[in-house]
Amino acid sequence: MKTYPHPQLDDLPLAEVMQALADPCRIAIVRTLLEADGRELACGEFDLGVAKATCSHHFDVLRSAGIVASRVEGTRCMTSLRKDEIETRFPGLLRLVAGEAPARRRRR
Amino acid sequence: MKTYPHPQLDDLPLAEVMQALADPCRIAIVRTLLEADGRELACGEFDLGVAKATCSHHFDVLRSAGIVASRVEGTRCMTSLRKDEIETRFPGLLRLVAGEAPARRRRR
DNA sequence: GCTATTGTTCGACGAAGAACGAACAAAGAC
DNA sequence: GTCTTTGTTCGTTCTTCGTCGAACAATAGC
Repeated sequence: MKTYPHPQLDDLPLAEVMQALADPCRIAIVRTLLEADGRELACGEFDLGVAKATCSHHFDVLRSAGIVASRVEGTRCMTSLRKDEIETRFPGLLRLVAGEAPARRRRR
Repeated sequence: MKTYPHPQLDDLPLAEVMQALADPCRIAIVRTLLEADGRELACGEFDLGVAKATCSHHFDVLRSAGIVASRVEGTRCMTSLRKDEIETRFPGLLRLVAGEAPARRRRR
């Protein structure tokens, strides 16, 4: 059965984590996981509006940056937030992601 | 005399700030400014190991992301951290940048 | 066995980004 | 005035990134 690699957070450079969170799609994933409050979610449960392959890519980036953890369960890929580890290595980071001002006019 | 545009932090999307900090060179700039503790620094005072043009580009990115402010003084460009504003809009962000774990301990 | 479901991997594409040298601009120093 | 200093702008090159469709793999259910 397939497993995913998950890096240790200790050696992880800040720049890589920032890079991982520098995309609206991936921020949305982390927010959804924060709202899930510890529960695992399957990839399909995120409503991202992108193709499957793209979705898979974003989860890969988040995993490589140590932000989420995934495991296979049946035909699904259950993903959870590495909340405590992130809080230890990058205190305040998740609050930052959670706490953005509510949706207002967005420009690009 | 030339001036630089500086965005308001209120409307600034988190992704843009993350993107701006997703580069080792720019993280180094912010760290240097944090150590300068409020003092303005000229571009040339940062030792980044890149060409002038590249340096100018990085400052531009940080300005556009609302992280630093610059003004011209004589032939130099004095840059400072928008510390309080950042702390209000993105609480904890600067601590995150400042607080990365020091260079890895060697173990025998 | 066969089919449906769920993700992954591959290859491609265009857009964005980092880097550089060269030319330029503005102010100081002389 | 000329020269120096400091940084910006332009044009180019190369790399990385986000996106997609198509093909594939693994499991579940029949």
